[in-house]
Amino acid sequence: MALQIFDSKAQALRAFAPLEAGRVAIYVCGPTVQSAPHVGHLRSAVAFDIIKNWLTFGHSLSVKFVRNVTDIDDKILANAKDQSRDWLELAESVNQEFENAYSALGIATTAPEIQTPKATEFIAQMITLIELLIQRGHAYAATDGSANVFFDTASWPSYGELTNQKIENLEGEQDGSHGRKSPTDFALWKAHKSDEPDTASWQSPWGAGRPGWHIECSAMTHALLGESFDIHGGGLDLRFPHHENELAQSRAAGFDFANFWMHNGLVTIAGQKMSKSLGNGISAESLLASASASAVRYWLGSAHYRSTLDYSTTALAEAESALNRIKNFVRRASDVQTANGQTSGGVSGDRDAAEPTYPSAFIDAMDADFNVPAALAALHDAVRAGNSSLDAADTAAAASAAAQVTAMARVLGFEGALGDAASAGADRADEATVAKIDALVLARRQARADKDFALADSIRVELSELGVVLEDQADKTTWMWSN
RNA sequence: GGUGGAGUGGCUGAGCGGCCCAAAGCAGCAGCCUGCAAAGCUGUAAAACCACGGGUUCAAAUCCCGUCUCCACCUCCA
Repeated sequence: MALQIFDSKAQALRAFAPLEAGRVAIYVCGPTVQSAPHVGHLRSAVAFDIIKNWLTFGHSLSVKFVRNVTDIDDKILANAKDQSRDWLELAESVNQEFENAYSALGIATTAPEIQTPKATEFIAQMITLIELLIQRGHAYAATDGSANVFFDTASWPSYGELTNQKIENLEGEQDGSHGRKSPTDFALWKAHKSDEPDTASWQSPWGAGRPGWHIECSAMTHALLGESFDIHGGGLDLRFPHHENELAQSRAAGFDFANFWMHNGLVTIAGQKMSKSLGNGISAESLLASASASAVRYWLGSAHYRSTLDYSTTALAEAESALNRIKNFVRRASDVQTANGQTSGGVSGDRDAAEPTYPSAFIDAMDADFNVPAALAALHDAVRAGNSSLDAADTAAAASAAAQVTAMARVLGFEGALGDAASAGADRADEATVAKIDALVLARRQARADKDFALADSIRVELSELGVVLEDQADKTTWMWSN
């Protein structure tokens, strides 16, 4: 089955074919680094990370992935002013928080195929693009003599094509014209304001100022991916006006622009969108403090990327339990292999081994517009089958199931958690503690052999207080950390 | 007012004309395992009249019409 992707411009599923055979170029709108990352940012980043993984691993495409960082914007300047900080320093520090959150979740930010350009690095390209738009009759310098430059929506008949809006139904900018000809015209270049720092101002043919929000993406896609590229992604809330305006600008400049548009659904809390005004936002920091990173990743994938995802502590706990089931299987399979004298690396994915095979149900699910919940079902099916194989002492079948599970987990991005599980408890504590635990486990084993169950139970309690959980098996006892 | 999305078991959440008397997970139940637990595993077991009312069809959770409820966007937003 071929890969189908829901193109939100066409509002339909379309068969995906790269513009250039074997390669795929993706541009995703990243954050405006104005304040700390929240769960919504993470959802978007994880969704597109999984998409990237499937194109890479599942379709063997060479992926070029760009996720921009908006580091100059009204909010950044306003927040910096409120906090009496330098805006560049604020942007840099918030960006660092984003990168920390991304790396905690296993979202690559530095891999060779990934680029994370900043808006301020592309001012020159934006100016060139604005000049081109003026030349082509789709943009104009402000009518009030300021350095503002606007996109002329009236000059672009297909304006509104992305979100199916008729221009007469749009309200447009109501807070004064600033030299606009029409309320729906949007800023390409914003004149420098006297109360804004000089460092937030660049010279341009129209006077000192800074870029409007939308132009950066048009300029960066052009500079990094060319006049046309395969997929443009971002959060659903960016469809209008941001993506609509990007599309208008880029097309009006003569570029084909994105072949597919993909929008991820928003995260709600108790059914409501999280927002600063409601004060119900969940920061990345508190999210990652409340559950393991891999559980967060599992949870973020537990609803289809286009569906609304509702946050709750129960949902995270469920994700943790579900993930544990997967981890336990991989660990059991690994234990059996190790016991059989095989290399323990065999189960958890030998990189030199042949390309992993995915169950057909997993492939079908991922090819159906990246249906991760259905893909997780396929993964759990493999876990159940693998467990049955272990119970039946069919180690070959179990190893094969474990390899498949690991391969699927790699696509979904929580493969790391499986490795941890396979290596039991080490590296969470110093060697002395581990040695002590091992000694206690052995002592309890001896006590049980001696039928001194009172002693055995007291040792179990002692270990429990150290945060250690025991698992008695027929011929041995293994231990792991209790969470 | 305009544009789009959603309502599926106790919970999360797929499915979007026949393979659906509806996947998977969580919770629960039963069994296995165990000195007892915990953890783990298994399940020919149990649990959903797929918001409501009509209609189309040989066949509807899935298509059409109407109704109700909820959410998002309409120039700050992932």
